[in-house]
Amino acid sequence: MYQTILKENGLKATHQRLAILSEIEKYGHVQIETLYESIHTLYPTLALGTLYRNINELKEKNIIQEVHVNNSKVYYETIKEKHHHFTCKECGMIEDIQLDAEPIHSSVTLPKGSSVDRIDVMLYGTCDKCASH
Amino acid sequence: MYQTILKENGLKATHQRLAILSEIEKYGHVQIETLYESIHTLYPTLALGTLYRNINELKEKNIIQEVHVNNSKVYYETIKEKHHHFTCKECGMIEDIQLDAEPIHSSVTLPKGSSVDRIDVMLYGTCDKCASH
DNA sequence: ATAATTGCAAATTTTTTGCAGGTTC
DNA sequence: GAACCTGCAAAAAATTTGCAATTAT
Repeated sequence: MYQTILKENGLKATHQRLAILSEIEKYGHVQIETLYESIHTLYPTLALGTLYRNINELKEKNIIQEVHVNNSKVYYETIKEKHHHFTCKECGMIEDIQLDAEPIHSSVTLPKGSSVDRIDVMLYGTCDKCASH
Repeated sequence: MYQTILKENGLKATHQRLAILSEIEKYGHVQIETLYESIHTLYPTLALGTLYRNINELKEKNIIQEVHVNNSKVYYETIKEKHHHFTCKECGMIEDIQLDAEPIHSSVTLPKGSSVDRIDVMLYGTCDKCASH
């Protein structure tokens, strides 16, 4: 329930914020432009400035996060259970992937003294649809 | 030799391009602003527009690539042997890491019909210096 | 010689900000 | 009612573009 999450983070549960979060959720992974167009249909008065301000706040509070694919495209997703990503080089589709990164954690050699507490894996390839085009 | 790499990709080996590449190489991972300031000292006439145009061309030709860390910072690096990255959450330092992603490749379950041909791993943690601050 | 590239300036796009009025708790 | 948020408009920052002059091959 986003209402709760927002309050827990000291943010007021405004219509705009709830709309932003539920749209991001709906898309799964979405770029800011698409997000703006989409929310604008629901809330024609939503200002782009408000969207940017909220995206930044929600990032700071770790309610959403960025996903970067392929040299420069930035998507947003809500933060949920830990997962990784698969993206199709043809169509750009992004999908959440469940995988165990522990083998990497335990086998990697780091500079002495450093420690790792999070691993993000990005898989690039071709999706079903594009493979069979 | 960048002279050769550029020509192989149908690009002329201008002073500007060679300077851009050797500066990126020097830094390892660098943001466009730092890169501009740094090259500008060597070539005071280098136009920012030229830098952007070249960054884009070099990306298209796969001579350089972007590295994204921590919600929104973009760095550039030259493309060399396959590697992964470690970044320190405290100081933002980025380091190339050698690791074997094959265990992931062979254990991950993808949607039927999709295939993976590249895996990028990003490790987040704390570096030596910051750990012992 | 010629085709590509640069610098410069202007245009465009993206993101941030100030503030008065409105909303949430 | 107080603190927080929003919309709007303006400002700032980042990126792209057109073109005449220059440079690489």
